[in-house]
This record gives sequence, C-alpha cells and structure tokens, in this order.
Amino acid sequence: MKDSPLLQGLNDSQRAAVTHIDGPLLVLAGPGSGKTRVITYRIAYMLEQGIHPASIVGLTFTNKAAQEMQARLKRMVGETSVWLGTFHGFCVRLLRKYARLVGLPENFSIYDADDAQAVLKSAVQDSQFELTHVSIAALASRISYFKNRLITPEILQGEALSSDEFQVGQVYPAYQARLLRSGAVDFDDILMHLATLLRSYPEIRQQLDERFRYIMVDEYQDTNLAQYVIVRHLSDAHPNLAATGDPDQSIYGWRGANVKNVSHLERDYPDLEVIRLEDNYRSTPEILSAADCLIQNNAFRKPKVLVPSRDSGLPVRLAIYPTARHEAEDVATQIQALVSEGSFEYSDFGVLYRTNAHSRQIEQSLLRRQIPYQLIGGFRFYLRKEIKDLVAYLLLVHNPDDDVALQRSINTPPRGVGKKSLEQLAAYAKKHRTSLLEACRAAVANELLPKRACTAIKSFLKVYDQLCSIVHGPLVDLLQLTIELTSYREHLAKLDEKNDRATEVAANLDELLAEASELDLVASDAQPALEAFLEFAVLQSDTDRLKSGQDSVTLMTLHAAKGLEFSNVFVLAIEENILPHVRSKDDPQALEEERRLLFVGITRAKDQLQLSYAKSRGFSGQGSGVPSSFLMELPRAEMQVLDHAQQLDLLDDSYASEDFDEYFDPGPDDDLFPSDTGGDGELEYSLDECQLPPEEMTKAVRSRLAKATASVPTMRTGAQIEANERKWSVFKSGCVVTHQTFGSGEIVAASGHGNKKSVTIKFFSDGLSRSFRLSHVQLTLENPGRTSD
DNA sequence: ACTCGTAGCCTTTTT
DNA sequence: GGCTACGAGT
Repeated sequence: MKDSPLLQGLNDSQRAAVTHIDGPLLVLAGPGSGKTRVITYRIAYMLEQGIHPASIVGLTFTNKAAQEMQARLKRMVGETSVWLGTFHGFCVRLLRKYARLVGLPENFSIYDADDAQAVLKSAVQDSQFELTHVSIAALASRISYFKNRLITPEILQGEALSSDEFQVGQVYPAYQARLLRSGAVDFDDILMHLATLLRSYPEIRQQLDERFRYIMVDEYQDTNLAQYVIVRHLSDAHPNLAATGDPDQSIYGWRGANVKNVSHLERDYPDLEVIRLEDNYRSTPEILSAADCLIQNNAFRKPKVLVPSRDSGLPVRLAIYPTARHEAEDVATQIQALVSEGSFEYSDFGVLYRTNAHSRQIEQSLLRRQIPYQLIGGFRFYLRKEIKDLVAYLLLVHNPDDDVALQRSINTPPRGVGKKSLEQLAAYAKKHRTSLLEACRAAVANELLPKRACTAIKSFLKVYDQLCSIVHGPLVDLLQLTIELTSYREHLAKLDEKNDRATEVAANLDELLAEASELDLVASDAQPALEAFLEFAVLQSDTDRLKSGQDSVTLMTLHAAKGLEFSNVFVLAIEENILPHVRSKDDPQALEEERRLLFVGITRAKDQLQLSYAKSRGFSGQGSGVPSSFLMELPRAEMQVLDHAQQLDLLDDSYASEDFDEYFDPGPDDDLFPSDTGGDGELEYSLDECQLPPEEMTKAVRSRLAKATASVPTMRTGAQIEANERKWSVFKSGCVVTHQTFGSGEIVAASGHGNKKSVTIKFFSDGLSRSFRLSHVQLTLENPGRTSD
C-alpha cells in the first residue's frame, strides 16, 4: 500500500502527513512547504485506500483555495464528490437542512456587512437607545466578537456588563431578534447557529459526525471559536481531523481567529500526531532569511525554522522613495523593464500593500504604462449598487420575510414609496408582528396609507407577484423579467446621464445574467439555481475572482495574498502607522499580527522581493513617512538598499506638501526624479507675473512655496495635532470644566483623537449634555476630577 | 416625494 | 480625497 505511485516525489514529512489517515493530525506547515500539495495528495491517497468520497470534507478559508484544490484533485483522480469548500459554504448547506431548529426558515437570507449594518441601525433606532460615542461600526464589531465566541444574546443577558459593553448588551438582542424575524443570518450567524445547533442536538451531531468521517481544515490558525467547536463536534466519535496551518501566518485575529486553537487541538485530542513541514521550496535563501529575521521578533511564538532548499538568488531590496508617487512609478518601471527584457511575464508580479486605499497610486502608474493588472479587493462586484438592487428582488422572492430586501427593492426604481410610507409600514409590521411585505399587502387592502402611496405599493406588489409566479422556472428568466418589469435599464440610463458609467453598468448586468444562466445549468433539486445564486452572490469573495489565465500584474492587500505566490513581489508602504497599522500599535498582540502580515507578504516571493517605503504619502496626514520599525528587524547587511530619496533631501519641504501629488505628474517618458518640482496652478500664475529668468524663477518658486506651505495650516497638522493631543489630554471623564456660554459642567464622555477629539459635557446650569469638538471650543479646566493619573 | 447640493464623516484587514 | 447622510428647494 505504502508504495503507491502517489507518494513518489514527496519528502518524508509530506509523505507522513499524506499517509496518516485515521486519527487526529496537525500539520504545521511553513510557507512554501507544499501544504496544498499535501492536502490534495492526502485526499487522493484516501480515495485510493477506498474511502468513500462523500465522507471526506475539506474546509478552506476562501473559495479560491477550494477551487484550486478541487482543480488539482480533478487532475489527479477526476471528478469526485469530495466536499471542498469554505467553512461558510459548508455551514450554510448544513444550516439549510436544520434551520428550523435554530428558529430560521430553510430559505433564510444571508446578509452581507452592508445589509447587517442596516439592520443594526434600525435595531438601534428601535431600542430608543441613544448612541453616545459609539459608532454603528464599533457596535457591529463588538457583536461580531460575541458571535465568534458563541456568546448568544441569551448568554449575554445573564452576564454582568461593564459600562463599556452596556450598550452592546442592549442592542445585540434587538439586532438578533430583527434578523430572526426577517429570516436572515449575518456572516457570523452562519457559524454560530451551526455551532449551537451541534451543541444542543447530540443526535444530529452524531449523524453528521458519522457522515463526515474525514475532516480537513486548511489555514487552521485562522479559525475562531465557533469554527473550532463545529470541527470538534464533527470529529468526536470519528476523530479523523486533519488540520493544516502555520501560527506564523495567523492574520485574522481581529475577526475572532484564535491561534490558541492550535494548542486546543493538542489538549482535546491526546493522540494528536503533529507533523512539521519546514522545507521551503518556494523562495530563495535571501528571501527566507529576511522572513526569518523578522518573525523571530515575535515573542509569543513557538520557534520554527525555514529550511531553504533553493539555490542562492538576488538580495532582497529595500527601496526608499521621496513620495508614494515615486514609489508607484518606480515599481511600474521595474515591472515594465523586467517584462520587456523577456525574463518575466506580467503575471509573475504581485504588488502587495496594507490597505485597499494604497492601490490607487500603483494603479495609476500601471495604467499610464498600459501594463495590464487585476485589482483584488476594493469594490466587489456584488456590492455594486446596480447588482445589489436586482439581487434584492430575488432575495425577496426567495424569502418574503426579508425586510432588508423589501426596503431595498420597494422604491427602486423610484415609484413613490418614500420614507414616510416606509415608516408607517414598519410601524404596522411591528405592531402586528409581521413582515414588511405583509404590511404592504395589508396597507393596500385596507387603504391604510394615502392613495398615492397605495397605488405605488400596489404596483410594486404586482411586480413582485409576477416574479413569484415564475420562481420555479430558469433563473435567467426570473432575472430578465425583473429587469424588464422594473424598467431597470432605463432607470439606470436616466441615473447615469452625467457620469458615464452606463456602459460599465450594462456590462455588469450582462455579467449577472451570464452567471445566472451558468447556475441554471448546474442547478439540482438539492440546490435550486436561485438559492445557489443568492449564496454565491454573498459568499463570493474577491480573491475568488482572481483570474489565473491572463497575463497581468496582481494588486492586492497582504491579507488577500495569503496562500498565493509570485516570482516577483513588491511590498509597498512599509511605514509606521501603516504597517504596523495605527490601530495596532498599542496592543502587543496586534503588533505581532502586523509583523506576521509582513511575514506573509515576504514569503509570497519566489525569486525577487522588494520592500519599500516613502518619506511622504499624500494621504491626509496619515503617511508619517517614518519607516516601519519592522524594517529595522531585517538583515540589512544581506540586503540591497536603494535610497531614491537621498538626492531630494534638499527639497523635502516642497515634497512634503500635501498637494504635491496633484501637480507632480510625470508623463511615461519623464525622469522619475526631476531636479525640480514643476509648478501647480497657483505657482504658474505667479510665475507669469514675475517674468524672472529661469534660475531666479526656481528660486522664487521655492521661496514662494516655502512661504505658502508655512502659512497653510495643514502643513503643520502633524506637529499641531501632537501639541493639541498633549494640551487636551487633561480633558477626561469626570473633569469639571467651564464653557464660555454654557458655564460649568462635568465631562461625562470623551472620544476621538487628534483634532477630532470631542467631549460630552453635562452642564450644571440646565442639566443638559452637549458635545463639542475640542478644536472648536475654548474650555477651562476647573477641577481635574477623580481620575487624574 | 424626489432631486440636488453640501457638510461632515471616515478611511484595516474579510467570510 | 471620497462617500453618505442630511437638509433645502421644487
């Protein structure tokens, strides 16, 4: 058995992992150690051993990873019924079956972050609970945190809450009640519901455990408690659980992932076999050395080695640029040069950065050179308005209780159902404990609303009922009819008269129709096309849309890059406050996660790697220009440092101008680093007036520039904010202060940072609370209060 | 009730 | 620099 041809070409540890079939297994796989290979080979090996394909489940993080494995597996063994998919996809399928047990209909809707936020917002309004210094987003993330930790509203209500969490404690149950009433789940619910279901129904747990005898989990370091519980419950009587992961690549702590799940595995499965894959087949020793030096700075870490197996290559480059624009231009130039030399294709390049916003400049530079690229992340197809509008109709057809879908569709295109009418419908729905759709029917039947509104609602219901009548036909027809009945194309055309997105929007609709007809082909009784489509629309991530066939540069965030590899990698903007991100620097755990993020980025590179930062980034004050402390942790001696900023130091002041990027616009053939800065509109105007000889002009420009920049307040915001921060740090909760017009009062809350720092003061004179931005009011401190440090 | 204009808001990472 | 939410006008 053990000499199966499958096992040829695997190293010892890989082979050990592939052939360990029964009993719990943990594969600690460093980057580039052939993990995906191990997983696919392992499945093939299991099939070869006669294990039934339907009893094997492989769970991945992204659809992309799942598809990749599916494709590899297909090449090895042909079509199989092995379930390879994402956690969420798998859980949705199970949840559909047992939905009633957690209070959901089988046709429950899945809400994306946008929809969920809309629900949360109305839950907040509903609970007549005033939000003070807590944003909806912050509430959402707290609720998400609870759900990931399987803390249901019921559990939470039994807990004593700190004042911080009091508001969440109020809103969370209301939010959840709304979701359930709409027959909907958010992303976190998908996991939470299934986990609680498995907990509460041992016989179901047992059945599923029996059915899914062999479970594999990829990117195990990124699982959260809910996911752990699910996996654990499905591997109880048949503990054939194989987890693969790398704690050094755990980068989703912020959304509840818990690296400790790795040690929990050891605790919960005493027989656990641990196999390490430490040989790296991907990167040159130079790249690995940089990665290793960096990651060793993480204190909360089990030491692990990266063993290079490739020959020595080029040194890792560290490039320093005066501005983000230079960075982008130079990267684009390098890519172009390497491709035209013939040594590489565009698809050999990956450009990685911390946040989506950083893609803009590099996009422009590539565009200007007509270098093809694909951008991952940013705006998702299914988040586009025109797509979401249409999908809303289908959602409502699928699930009539879906209030979010109704609110979205009832007045698109505008047919005269305004805010007022909706409010009354909502009130009716609340009173009669029914859906908005039912409220609409009641309103029309009993003429509860003004005639105008009633006829509008009637026409909406007519469209809706017509759509419902063909729900069992092909999905394309349903979608086509939706577009027709709503005159959607005409509506969009009218909307788009000014901005010329019309062709793009039309193309989007066509793509939507194309995807619908594709799904019609693969639809089955178990998964009707409409349901598949709606799930696909919401669970499809953007990384999944990455097309491997075409020759283009890939642009994406470091997070999205996990699991991928490129011959040449550029990591941009490795600056303090960006990587590590501002919001991570006070928390040592979060800081280590940021370091791991860079580690992931570095280890994506096979042959060449360039890390870079810019001294100025025209990003509303945020680009500090300070190189990331992570860069100090790299083996500088082995690296090649390219300091493109040196020659420009004299001009630093002008380069630091926020508007610099606006007027520095080198054409494709321009020098990357011109000796002078050209001029913006204002400067050119003054030049015309001056009529000085060229050398003098430059001087005049410079002195004018210096003057201008000195007088623009934004130029000093950095220092100013810092000074203000210090000055304002005395205004804390509990302080007694005096306001010019309202007199004295006590600070009851403070929020925000820098110039946005604001306080809420409860005034003694009238007992009312008012909020102020510290940058806008003059306050005198009367009494530092009890919380002085 | 809808459309247009502006001010304030926010800008991590994603299933 | 971009969007959304809100407010005034038609």
